[in-house]
This record gives sequence, structure tokens and C-alpha cells, in this order.
Amino acid sequence: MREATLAEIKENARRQLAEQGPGGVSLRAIARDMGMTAPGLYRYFSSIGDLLNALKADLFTELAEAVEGASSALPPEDTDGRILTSLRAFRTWALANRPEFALMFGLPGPDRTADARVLEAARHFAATFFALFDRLLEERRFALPAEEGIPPALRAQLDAFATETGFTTDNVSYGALRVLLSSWVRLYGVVCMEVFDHLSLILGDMEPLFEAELQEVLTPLGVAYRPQEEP
Amino acid sequence: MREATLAEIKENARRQLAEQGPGGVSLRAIARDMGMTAPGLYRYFSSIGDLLNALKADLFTELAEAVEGASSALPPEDTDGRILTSLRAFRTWALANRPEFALMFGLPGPDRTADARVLEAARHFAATFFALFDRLLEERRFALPAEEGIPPALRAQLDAFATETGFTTDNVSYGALRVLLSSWVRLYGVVCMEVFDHLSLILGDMEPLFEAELQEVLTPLGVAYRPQEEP
DNA sequence: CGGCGTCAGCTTACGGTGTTCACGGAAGAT
DNA sequence: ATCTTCCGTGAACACCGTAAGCTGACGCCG
Repeated sequence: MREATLAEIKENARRQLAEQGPGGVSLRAIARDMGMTAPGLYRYFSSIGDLLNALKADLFTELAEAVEGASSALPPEDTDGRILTSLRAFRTWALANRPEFALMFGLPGPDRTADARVLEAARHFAATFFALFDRLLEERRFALPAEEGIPPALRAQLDAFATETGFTTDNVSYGALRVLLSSWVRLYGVVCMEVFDHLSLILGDMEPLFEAELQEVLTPLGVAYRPQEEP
Repeated sequence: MREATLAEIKENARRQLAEQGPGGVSLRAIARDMGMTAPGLYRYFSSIGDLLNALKADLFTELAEAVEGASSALPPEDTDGRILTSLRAFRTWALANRPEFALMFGLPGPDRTADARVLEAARHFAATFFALFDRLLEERRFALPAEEGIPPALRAQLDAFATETGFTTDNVSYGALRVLLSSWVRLYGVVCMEVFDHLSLILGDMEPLFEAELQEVLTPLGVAYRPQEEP
């Protein structure tokens, strides 16, 4: 019963987020829509920042599920297909849920994040892609860049990266981490610019650019690009 | 005299932005700091969104000046050096002015941008980099990708891009635009993730990654990478 | 059964916000 | 000297987040 109202609160918050954008989410409006008063919500969340963090965590798992759901429609052996659809699902979800994406990936307010739930959910989301990349490594699809080409300063950071993500520098080389990181940044950059509308004045439809980047990023990784099949 | 108070308002807004982050900028606080009352500000700006847009435009020109300033410290013939320092100046400014960057590049509120001043300033900022890239093309530093490799859908978008930016498909090929766009997205992505703290949990210091990306993006463009000289 | 503790939700209140409106006053132009 | 134009104020409205204290219902336990 408590769980139900808790879910209802987040549901309404989500609706407001979608309709008004982040910043348009207000405790009072949520309470109003639920036939409650604002202070009553404090039984469930210690502040509006707390609510937003909880929502944020939910959104990360929702996004992760969207990605995994799309990916799992393909046979497990089809690593190429799963990678392609996962990345496309990421973009699709982001575009279909722009305000949500802005909340998740935009600058947090003065209330510093550091929320355990959010971090956990974000980690799970990231792990989705790490797992796929791991398959790619196991299948030895591509030649890893030479370790000597990687500056020592970057290598040190990659160490932190590896320990944080569960990869270890034993089973995964610096070169692999380097490639993973730069591939992710590149594709993430396109989606980020698209959601935040940075090129709208310049580029009408960004899907061709995304698809082209997809191809250009994945091909050197040994992933066979396939055009998107339209249903 | 009107100009002076107008500047003072924006100055105070800027200070609040830097201290409290976007969203922490309030008309009443600005007025308070200036010994005025909030409604008085409406003689200068029609709303707080209007003020923020004006500020945004100023910030774009400030950023452009920071980039051009750093770049112009090098001799004009040194295209390589100017490109490197311009991109580094972009990152440096973004990191030194995170809330400002968030205002400029984050999602605008419900008040849709479409502000002429902002667009103009943003265009000028972008032109800074376009000019450098143009030099690169004139010097024919690198082999352009074949046009046939570029999907027709993307080509159509690149046409819009070209007409919008002053490049024409006469003096600049699809391949060049394709390279420019993907290079920019890649470097922008790193800075964006760094400012928005997306990898802070994973990567402590992102400067090595940025420098590595810089090298990897620019080398194929025929730009000789040089490590950053520390003063 | 009576008492007790826990909890949900309300009312009230405080201080903050953007914005509108009607007003005063100063300065410049005719 | 009057008229106009503009700057800035004060009061008001409608919101917002949050703290404190209260009421009422529920379950548990003696």
C-alpha cells in the first residue's frame, strides 16, 4: 500500500517531467494531482531533490531495460546485431524521452548527486554496454592498439576505469579500454547533441549522422554494420 | 547610462550563475544586490528567460573571444598550433565556467530558445572553428573520404549544413563536411561528458583522454599533434 | 478491553520566486 | 510651463519548498 502511493508519486512526477521538462516538477503540483497536500509527500521523500534522484534511478533502469529489451529480441550469438540495436535503442529512448534524458545526463542542481541509488542504476546501465563489448573482445574481432601508443597519463586513468567497471587490466588490455572509451564518447556525443538540440539549426535530421557514425565507429571494431530495418 | 545598468544586471546575473548554477539565478536576488526592486528589472528585460538568453549570447561571444584570443597568440601560419590551442581553449573555458557551459549547452527551459541574439552569437562561435578547418582544407592536408561512401540521406543533411554555415558544396565537398562534423562531435563529446561529470565516478582526470582524442582526431586530418606546453 | 506507539496526512506558517499593475517622480522636449 | 517619456517603487497574485504541530487511524500488547 505504501509502495503503491510511492509509485504513484513517481508516476505523476514523471508525467510532469515529460510535460514541463525538468524544473517543471513541483511537489505541490504532484500532490494536487493526487488529491493530497504537499507536506504529505514528505512521508515518502525527504525533499524534492530526493524525489528527483529516485526518479532518476528509475529512469536509468528503464533505459537499461529498453536497451536490453531491444537487444534481447535478437539471438544471443548475434553480437553484431545486438550491439547495433542496443546503441540504436539508446538513441531512440533518449529522443523519445528528452526531458528525462536531460534530468539524467544534465548538470545536477546544487544538491550534489552522490545518490547511491542513482549510481547503482547508472552502473547497471553502463554494464549493459560493457557486457556487449566484452563479447566483442572475447571473439577477438579487431586488433587492439599497441599499448606503447597510449600515453602513461591516460594509462593511469584507464586503470581506475578498469577497477571501477569490473574489468581488470589482467583480462582486458589498456588498448581495449581505450577503444571502448573513445567509441562510447563518440556515439554518446552524437546523441547528446541531438537531444540538446545543438545542431538543430544546422542539421535538420540527425539520424543519418548517427547511422554514419555508428558505421564508422563499429566497423574498425569488427562489427558488421547493417542498415536499420524499418518495420 | 542605460547601457551601464544593463551591463550591471547581466554582471550580477553572471555572478549568481557562477555561484549557484543555472536555476539559481533570480531576478529578486539580482535586484537586491543592486539596491533595486525586482519589477524595476522589467524595464530592461521582458522576463527572466529573456535575461538568461541575453546572458547566453554574451557567454557565447566570451567563449569565442577566449578561443580566438588563445589562438591568436600563435603566428597565423601555424595552422596546426592554432587548431590545437583553440580546441584546448574551448575545453579550458568550459571547465573554468561549468555553470555557464551548462546554461549554454544544456536543455533550455520550457521557454524555447529561438532567440536571435543567441543564435547569432552561437554562429559566430562556430565560425571560429569553421575558419580554422577551412584553412586546413585549403592546405589540402589530408585525403578526403570518397563521396560514394557517404549515404545519400547524410548527404542531404550535409547540404543543409553547408548552406547554413556559408560553406557551399562547390568549394567544399561532402567528404570534408562529413569529417568536420564527426571530428567536432567527437571532441565536443569529451568536453561535454567532462563538464557534466558523467565519467567522474569512472575516470578521475579526463585531461589525458581529451589529449588522446585530440591526437587521434587531428592526426588523420594532417594536423601534427604537439603536447601541451605547460607554462 | 484499554492503552500505546507508529504513521499518514492535514493545517498553518515562513520565506522565497516570477510577474502584473497602478503609481510617483525626474528629466527632456515643445 | 506643460507634456511626454522613461525609471523605479509598492502592493498584490499565484506559485514554490519546507518546517512544525496536530488529528486520526491502525496494529500490538498487556
